[in-house]
Amino acid sequence: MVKITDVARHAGVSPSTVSYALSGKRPISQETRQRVEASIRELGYRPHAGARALASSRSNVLALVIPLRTGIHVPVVMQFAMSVATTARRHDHDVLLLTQEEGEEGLRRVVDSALVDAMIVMDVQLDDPRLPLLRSLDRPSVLIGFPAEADGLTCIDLDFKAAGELCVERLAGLGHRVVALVGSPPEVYVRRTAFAQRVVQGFTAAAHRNGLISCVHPCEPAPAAAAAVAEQLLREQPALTGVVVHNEPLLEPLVDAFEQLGLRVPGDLSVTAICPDELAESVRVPVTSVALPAAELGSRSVELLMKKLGGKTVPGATLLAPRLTERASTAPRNAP
Amino acid sequence: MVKITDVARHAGVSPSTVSYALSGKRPISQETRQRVEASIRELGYRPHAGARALASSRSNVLALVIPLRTGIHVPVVMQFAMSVATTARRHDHDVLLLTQEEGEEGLRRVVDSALVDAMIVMDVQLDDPRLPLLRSLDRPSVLIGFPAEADGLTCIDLDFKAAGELCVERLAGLGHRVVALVGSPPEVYVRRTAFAQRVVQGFTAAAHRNGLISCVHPCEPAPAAAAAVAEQLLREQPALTGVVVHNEPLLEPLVDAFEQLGLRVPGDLSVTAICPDELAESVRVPVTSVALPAAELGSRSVELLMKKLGGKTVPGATLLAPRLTERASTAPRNAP
DNA sequence: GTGAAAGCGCTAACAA
DNA sequence: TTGTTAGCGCTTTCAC
Repeated sequence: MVKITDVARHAGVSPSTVSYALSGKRPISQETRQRVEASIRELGYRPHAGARALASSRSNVLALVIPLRTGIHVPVVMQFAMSVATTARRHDHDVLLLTQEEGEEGLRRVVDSALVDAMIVMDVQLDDPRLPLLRSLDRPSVLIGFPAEADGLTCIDLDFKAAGELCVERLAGLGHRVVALVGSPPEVYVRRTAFAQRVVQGFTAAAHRNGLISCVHPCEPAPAAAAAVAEQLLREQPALTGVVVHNEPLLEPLVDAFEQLGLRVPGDLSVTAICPDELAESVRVPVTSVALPAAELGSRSVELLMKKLGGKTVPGATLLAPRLTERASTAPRNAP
Repeated sequence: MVKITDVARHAGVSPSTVSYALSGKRPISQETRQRVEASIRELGYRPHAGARALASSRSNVLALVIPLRTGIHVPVVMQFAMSVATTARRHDHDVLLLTQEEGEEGLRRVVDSALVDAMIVMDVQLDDPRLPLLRSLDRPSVLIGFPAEADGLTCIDLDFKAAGELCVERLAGLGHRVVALVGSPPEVYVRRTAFAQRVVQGFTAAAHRNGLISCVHPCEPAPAAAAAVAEQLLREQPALTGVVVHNEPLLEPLVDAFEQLGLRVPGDLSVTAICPDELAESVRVPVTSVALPAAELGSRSVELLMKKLGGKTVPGATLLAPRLTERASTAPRNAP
């Protein structure tokens, strides 16, 4: 194994100079730096991660806590993880995979053993049991999602309120006057996460602002429920021409259900959704949607963490602006 | 931070005794061990990972190289990764996430810097560029999939040949006499991975053994191709009553296509597939299938790696026996 | 701008 | 069965 003393000898400098040349923590003359760099390359030197961590109390590793719960859209998690890994590498860090299952104990373990410098926690719940721990730990963390009480924490997520608004604005802009939100399952609104309520707020506010008639239907995520919801919606609001879907498993069956009730999408009914792009694209009638920006969430999380590790302060809350992609499921309202 | 000397003082023993009590690498008297354990608990001691790695040249971290390529079924990768992480923890190891993108350089980096002790490489190609490196590295690795030349490597995968056979045996057992394999896209057979060919071998051998009439159709993965294939199959083999599908994106559209050609599944046509269970279950007519045992592959990989790290020798090739799950898409052949 | 040297916290000889 | 101690390879004061 090549070590720093080997490089130092080869370059005719002291080990500390090699170290400083690598870290840039003190000025090195142009000439010395080049000799050192040449020696490093020539000898194929790679600093020993453990030794470095021991001496510097920095491991250059981030923990990423990944959810296992059902109801999570797997490709989104994957995309997020990949983005975190890629971005971390750009900042000279690696990523340690932690399962949700390991819980608070797992977080404490990797922090106390100095395995990681910081952590990213996905799938944060309203009353997440890990919150007190994360607050008390002396290592920085970033949460994906917003708990009920976010004081002293750094959180990031899609701006779901703005996403709900954006969907409605788009429908209103196309001339639709009666719109409905098919939302997440009822239990989501009660416990767990806040994003579902935020969508409702945005949807309702924007409908109001635009003078639309609107209604909200929380809905079980079972595809079987789709036909019932579609039928109920049309019964209650025969003039309905715009629908916002915030319920992944329901999207495809719902579009089918409307068509089977004799409504063309987008001819008679325009549909927008808040869901992963790939889902929106995979429906038979590709759906105009606000994307869940998994990759951006990933890279932004890492960047927040890097700032915190660098001693900078960062905003406690970061909301990503929604981005709507036009697809085949929306059209101007038919002339009456 | 609590360190080993703190624990030693508190327990009235030497640091080495604490270390040995933790590692079990030399006998400790019952009484001493209990005092040490009590002190550890009381002080909340956690060994410093870096210090440990430095002194023992073992990081207790495994690298997991995850593919990014399209055409990979994401939930399977995720399931595999989770299984690796969970199993690794049972062996007191952690998992470092590496993207395919990092390539050989990434593998070399984490090994040379002693960040990881061993690695698991997913999505291995027939002529994978990483093979020479993996062979030359002095750290053990396990590959998921079989390259063309596996000498000196440890590989594990589903036994795709047996999977092909199993599907045919099942159809034959139900009385079907004319069967077809709808396989992976042509290019898969040419380059990349070996599993597609293995399925064909198993399929053909079993058909032969059972005296069945059989044919093989490699097929583009585009759903649009489904109708064409279905139509062609029925034209060439009007007596066809059994189909094996080894092509994830085609499964659902193919079943649809057959039904639109007037064939009931399983009334007129029995369908089996080799694909992730969740895909098989999600089709309108749930499909009898041989599962891709992602979780088992994950845990078995880790166990192989642990054996290798322990100095034991392991088989170069491990083939997991296929497991067929009966679902709604298969039935006895209609009386003629 | 550079060097010398004292640790970082742990493991594993070696010694008893 | 237990203790003493010399490193593991690096970073970072302190000194020049």
